[in-house]
This record gives sequence, C-alpha cells and structure tokens, in this order.
Amino acid sequence: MRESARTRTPKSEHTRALILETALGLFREHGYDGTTMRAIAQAAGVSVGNAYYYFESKEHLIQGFYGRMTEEHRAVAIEALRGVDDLAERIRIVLGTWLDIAEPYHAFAGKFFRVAADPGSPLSPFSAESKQSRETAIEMHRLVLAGSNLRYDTEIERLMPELLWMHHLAIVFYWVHDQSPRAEKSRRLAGRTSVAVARIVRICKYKVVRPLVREADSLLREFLITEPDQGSPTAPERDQEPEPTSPERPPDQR
Amino acid sequence: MRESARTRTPKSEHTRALILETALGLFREHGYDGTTMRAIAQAAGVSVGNAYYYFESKEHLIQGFYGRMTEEHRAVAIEALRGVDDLAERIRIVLGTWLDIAEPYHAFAGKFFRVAADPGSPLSPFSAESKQSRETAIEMHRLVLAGSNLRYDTEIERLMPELLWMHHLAIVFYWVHDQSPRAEKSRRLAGRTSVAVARIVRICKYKVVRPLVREADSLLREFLITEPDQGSPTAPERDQEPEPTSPERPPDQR
DNA sequence: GTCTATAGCCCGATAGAC
DNA sequence: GTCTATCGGGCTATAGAC
Repeated sequence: MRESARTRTPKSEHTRALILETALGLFREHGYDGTTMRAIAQAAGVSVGNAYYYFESKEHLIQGFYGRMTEEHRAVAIEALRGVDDLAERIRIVLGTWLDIAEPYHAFAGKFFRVAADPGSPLSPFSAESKQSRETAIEMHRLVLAGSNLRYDTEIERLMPELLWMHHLAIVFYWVHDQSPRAEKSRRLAGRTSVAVARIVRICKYKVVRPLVREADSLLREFLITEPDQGSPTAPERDQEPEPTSPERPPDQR
Repeated sequence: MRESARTRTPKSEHTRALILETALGLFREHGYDGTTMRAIAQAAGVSVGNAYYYFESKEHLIQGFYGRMTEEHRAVAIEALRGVDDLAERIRIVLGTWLDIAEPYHAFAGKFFRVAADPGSPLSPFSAESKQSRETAIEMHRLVLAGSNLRYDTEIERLMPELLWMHHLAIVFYWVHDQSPRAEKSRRLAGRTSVAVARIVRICKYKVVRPLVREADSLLREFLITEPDQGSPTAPERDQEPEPTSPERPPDQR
C-alpha cells in the first residue's frame, strides 16, 4: 500500500520526477483547481493511471512539491547564512530565502495550505508522512541558532528550534493570505518578527518573566512536543505501532 | 446573484434550516466526504437543485454550521460568564463552552478546518463572508474583558479582543488535531493558556517588557488589523484588489 | 420567489488488462 | 509500470409547477 519513499530503479525515479515537474508547471500556470489530472498526465506524456501509480492522489503531488522545496530551501538558506552571526538577521535570512523560493507558487499556495491544514491529511505539517520535511526544517533552525552569537537561556534551549520552526509556519500562514505586490508585507513582517523573536530570547534572562518562561516551557513540553514516542495530536506515526487507542476515526479519511 | 443573508419569508428560512440540520446530522454520522449532496437532499426531502438554491456549494453548508455554532456559543458562554470576574477564568469559560458545543462535530471538524484554511475560501475566518461570525466572536471577547476585574495596559487595550479571538483560534487549531478521549488535552491546554494569557496581560506593566509591548502593538496594527474603517455589516467587501503587477491570479478561486 | 425532477458535464479516483 | 475504461459524486442546466 505505502510504497516506500524511494523505489530504486532510476527509470521510475525519472518518471516520478517528470510527473511532478509537469504538475508543478501546470499548477503555476493554471492554478491547482484549474489543472486536471488528465492534463498533467497528457502533458507529461503518461497515462492517468500511471500518474496515480506514482502519486496516490492529486494532493500527494503537493507533498512532493513540499518536500522538494524544503530541500532546495535548506541548501539556499545555509549558503546565505554563511558569515552572519546576528540571530535576528539569521532568522530573517531563513525566512527571506523561503519567501524567494516560494514566490512563484504564491497563487497556488492557498490550495496547498488548505490541504495542509487538514489534520487527517498526510500533508499536514504534523503528520507522519511530513516527518522528513518537518525534521529537515527544524534541523535547519537548529543551525540558525548554533551559528549565532547569542547566548540564550538554557531552559528553553531545547525548544528553540521547534519554536523557530513555528515562527516560520506563522510567517507562511501570513504569506498565504498576503496579496501585496511582491509579498512585501510578508517580508517586512518577517524582518520585524525576526528582531522581536531575538529580543524575546534575550529578555528571557530577566527575573520578572521567569515564571512565564517556565510556564511556556512546561506548556510546550506537554502539549507540543510530539516526538518522545507516541502521541502527536495528529497521528500515530511509527509503522510498527498497530492502531493504538482510537479506532474511531470515521470514514472521512482516504 | 448573491442572496443577502436573510431572506425574510419564514418558509424559506425553514427550508434552509431543514437542509442545514439534515446535512449536519449526516456529516456527524458518515463524515463529510461520506455524505453526498444527493443523500442530503433526499434525507431532507428536497431536490438537489433546491439544496443548491440555498447553499452555493457543499462547503457553504460548513459556513452555515459555523455561523449557527457561533450564535449558540455566544448565548451559552454569556450565560456561563455570569458572576465570574477573574480574567483567566473568564477566558477559560469561553473556550470550555466552545469545546462543549463543538464536541459532536470533532471528527468532521478536520474537513471544516481544511476549508477554512483556504485564504480564497469564503469560509476563511478572515474572509468577507465570515465577517459576521468573526465579529460576533470578537465582540464576545470584548465582553470577556469588560466583565473582568483586571486593569490592563491601555496601550494594547484596543487590540485585546482581537488577540483573545486569535488565542481562541489557536485552541481550535489544537483541538482539531487533538485525538485525546474527550478532547481532554485541549481542555487542559485551554485552562493553562488562559492563565498564561491573563498573566501576560498583567506583566505588560513592567518596564523591561515595555519595548516589546510597544513593538507588538505596532506589529499588530500594521500587519493584522485589516479593516481600516470601511466595515458596516452590509458593506461590500473590497476583497480582491485590482492586481496591477501580477494579472496572473489563476482560476482557482470561485 | 420557492421548488421538483432529471439528464448530463467534469474530474478525481479505481479496476483490471497487458 | 503502464494502459484504457469506467465509476462516483459535486455541480449545472433545463423545464416546468405553484
């Protein structure tokens, strides 16, 4: 049922990539809804059935897109971060490069986002299927911190990468709704919040906010951190886990 | 083409309500995808065409649901708030009553949320069509504040209702992903964040965080408040801007 | 303005042959 | 792995009744 992410033959790799590229091109040109699977198949020179052989559904094409973009962003961002050690600026760079790369898909991003928001969807940023992309993204934020000259509070140290990732998600959320010309508003917002985030990190040292920081830390650990073993709010992830406690998810999912 | 929200004849009101109730019942029973428009029409004893006469699309049924629930929640919450003046508790009550009311639709909430997340959708909490529900909700949070015994900082006073509303949205977001038995995790989270929010409000008085507060205020005003002034409840929306630079917004929206 | 009935388009998805 | 044929369901169209 679930074909493992990489099937080895180079032929199939090629076909898969071909279908994905074709689809993304058409999405950019005619939008997501405006592009039919038939059109994708035809443009790629394959049959509809074959397209479905590689991508379980039209939405899974989006996941392919997401994965590809995460990889590309990682490479570009790491390059752009070289030599910069101010935390705020580093954060801004990561966001800025993301906005650059995502720009061509802005119009289509709404549909992407919609699908990603469905907790049952494999495209949810919290889903098991997105794990790879998610971890790539979080890992990159770890680098953002590691390369900065800022001493941050150790209490939230472990959570910082996740927090920065969520900051990223928040900007993405804003961007999806942003209709300003070159997404200028999103860029300015990213610049401002980057500074604010860095400032918050700095402020955590002060005593007045200590209890708040501690509470935040506790909250995040209890409700957000999904990794330890089982329960993300989202889904059971490990394949070996045989349908844990809630067999009740009704027939909505596919 | 757009029939304004209330057509007065009681007959049509009744039919509309009938269709909506029937649909929600079926959604609860078979899920959103598992319920066809044909089935809804049949169960309600109307024709498919008639269902579409009242609801532009299947998704618009969700909007009807959202509006109805907002109304119901308002009534229940206001009642439950009576005599309580601790801010944290008041916030918790609003969230708790919402979770109570929403509970039966939890399984179907994923689909609801998914649609709502599409910025182009009339169902987006930020859309013109959702304005009524949105303002009802924000207005209620104004009451939450007004009835509390807490003196909050005047600088962010005007923004507080919106902020509380966003806090609410955040909890809803968590809830949608929450698979714990009676949404217990969401409830506990709501309780904890309510206290945290009240604490943040209180902390705003301290000098260390002054610059941060000012920055937050400025950020929110610039990037969040979308309605300059033009909004009367009946106002035309001013939604999609002319798009001088990129005439390419493709045919995705409806 | 409200409603029925039905035939049909379109497109995502699937079955099953090769 | 790849195809063609077909299905299911959202949505539309039409034509007419009250």
